[in-house]
Amino acid sequence: MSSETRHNDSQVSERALHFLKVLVGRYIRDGQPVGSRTLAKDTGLDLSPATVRNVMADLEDLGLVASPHTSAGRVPTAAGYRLFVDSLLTVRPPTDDDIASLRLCLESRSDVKTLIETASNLLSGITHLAGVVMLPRHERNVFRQIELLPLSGNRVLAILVTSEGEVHNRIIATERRFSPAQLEQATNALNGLFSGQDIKDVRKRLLEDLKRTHENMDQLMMRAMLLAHELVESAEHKDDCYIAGQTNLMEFGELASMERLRQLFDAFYEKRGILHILDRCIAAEGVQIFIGEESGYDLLDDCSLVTRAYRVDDEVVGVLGVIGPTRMDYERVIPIVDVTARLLAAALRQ
Amino acid sequence: MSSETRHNDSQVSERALHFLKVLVGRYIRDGQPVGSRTLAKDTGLDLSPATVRNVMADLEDLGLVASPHTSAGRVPTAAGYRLFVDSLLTVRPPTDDDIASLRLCLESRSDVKTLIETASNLLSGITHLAGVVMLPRHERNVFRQIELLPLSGNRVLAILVTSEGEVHNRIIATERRFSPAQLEQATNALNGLFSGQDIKDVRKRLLEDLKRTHENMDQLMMRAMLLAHELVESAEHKDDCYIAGQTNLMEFGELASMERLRQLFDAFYEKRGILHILDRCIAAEGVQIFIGEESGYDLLDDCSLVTRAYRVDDEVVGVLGVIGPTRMDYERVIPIVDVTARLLAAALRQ
DNA sequence: TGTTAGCACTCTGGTTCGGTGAGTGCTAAA
DNA sequence: TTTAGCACTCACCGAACCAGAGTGCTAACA
Repeated sequence: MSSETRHNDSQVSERALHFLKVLVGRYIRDGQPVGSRTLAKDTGLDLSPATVRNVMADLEDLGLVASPHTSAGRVPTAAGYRLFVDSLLTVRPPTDDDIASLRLCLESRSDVKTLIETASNLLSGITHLAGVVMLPRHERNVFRQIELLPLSGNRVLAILVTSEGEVHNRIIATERRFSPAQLEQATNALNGLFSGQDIKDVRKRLLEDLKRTHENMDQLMMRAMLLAHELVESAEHKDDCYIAGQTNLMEFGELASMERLRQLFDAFYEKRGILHILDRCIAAEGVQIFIGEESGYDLLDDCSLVTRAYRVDDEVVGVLGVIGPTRMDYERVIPIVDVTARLLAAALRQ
Repeated sequence: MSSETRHNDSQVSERALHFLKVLVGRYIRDGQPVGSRTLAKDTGLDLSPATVRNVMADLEDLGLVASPHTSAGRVPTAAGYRLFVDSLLTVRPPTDDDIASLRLCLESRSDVKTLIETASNLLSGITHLAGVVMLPRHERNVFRQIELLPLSGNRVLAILVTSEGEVHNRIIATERRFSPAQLEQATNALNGLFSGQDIKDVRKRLLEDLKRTHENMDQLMMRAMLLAHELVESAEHKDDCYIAGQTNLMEFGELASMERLRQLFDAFYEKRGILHILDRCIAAEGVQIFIGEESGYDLLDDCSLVTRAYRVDDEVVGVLGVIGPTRMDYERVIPIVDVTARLLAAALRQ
């Protein structure tokens, strides 16, 4: 890594890096290509525009900046942002107001769903970007109790409660009708067998049992186990996330074409692609940043993601973050995502 | 009402009405003001543009059409659409394909939530507008069983199951810790008291009991009843709806300004306003149409709603429909909304 | 050798201008 | 009552144009 830095140093002078930093900051601020004159003023060093132009030419050769057309200023490229984010930026801690509202909204002991929604709304509200929070996923999730209740028709309502107080339920149509007594019997059997065990193990055992004792099990028990299996599956990968403030992205000129917005909103609606990216962050420590195409999701090509995993006692994990244009205020957004993740984790912990 | 019709007849000639119908149809088709020449051709009657112009002047005086500027054609006003919808349109039944996909997707016996989502997606997919489905609301909703489970900390998980197989659950922090045995006792007591009763009655009785026997009830029972009350409340007004295909509205030129879209999408996000409109349709028979400002919701001023209540055995009711620009293809959309409501009801009934 | 001034050049964005086409209202004739 | 004719009005389009911002290059300078 130090060789990497040296490599950079040899290619890009200290001064050029400083220019890049100022340029990125400026471009993030007002969204327009930055010309040599403006930059010359902004750097603080007393240099002429011509000198700046020379430096810019170098940076352009390195692929760190580009100009939209001949006589516009320069804008950072994805690589430029990357360098900026990796080694140039000086984060700006959230204002007291921001911290205060985060604390206030996330302190109260609400249920998980509300907390998730609040966090997402806070993220989008404070950053003026789109906020996204993935539902917490239990690493160790314990089967607590199952309940099978008869409904009208040949339908059965199955309810599964895990140790963390999550409730999963599903209605399933069975081939034949079971009496309440039969269902109660099955319920008791299942609870006796699995209560207190890890969900993953339960699933495994259910599958094995189903295969092995295929014939010599009475039909009810068989059916009940299938039911249980379905439920346990749904409890395991509860793939969902909550996105807020999509419309904030309409403010940004670079995304403001109808087609582009449509793609973007469709991506938000069909959350899978985004979930997939978030999934990759779940194991990472600290704030993760995907700039432009780095996310690997073409619909987010001119967007950046700033994410952070949150963890509760190493048992529950999730990811949250924001989505915005590549031109986002990283120095401000990063610490906000960071602290939101911490506070959400704390709120979930209690 | 017949006087209303006569009134109309006396003011607007049969021919003028026909012109209006053709004009509306044409404008709906390609979204541009219709001129006298085009209209003259389209009506079928062999008339000159000049004649048409005279008629249009009459229609304009009546406030049924307007021209965006001096030398554009005419477009229907809200009143024009209203007249069209009330007495001019000839509905076009859905294509076999549409019916087929509706049948296919709504036939399968899935759970309620999936059905709702499917219906909404179908509506938006087929009409190319935004689809909206309100969650079914049980008119008669019977308390079936409640379950109170201890969690870590002083928290209790309360689960309420209604006769229809709906599961409501909530985690509540209590002041002091209750043992599993205590909770089980409370559970049994509550179930004994309320099982099989209508939710509304349960709520009433809970409130009364809480007030009356305020002192001489042990703290646990008191707390449990409060819990139950909260749950029952949430079971009662489960105000939510599912909206799909918002982005379809971006295709329509008349809504395609950034501000306008932003308002619209924010309205979709913050569903309350829309729910409020849907609520008003819940008692109505058949398809209901709100044109432009008729909805009373300013954010939907240049939009129309086509809705229809669906009913299951007079016990469950909900509303579904589509939202689109006032310039929507009513003749096609109305029967689609109609049949979707019927099919959804049928799917929920089983 | 790095920096600067000067200059020619390029490209965008806004403005102006005239022409065209679609459409209107009005009047007078059929 | 309908129609033809006519003058008029706009929106839209493309051309021309200018101003402004910014560049690259070259040559001079410290």
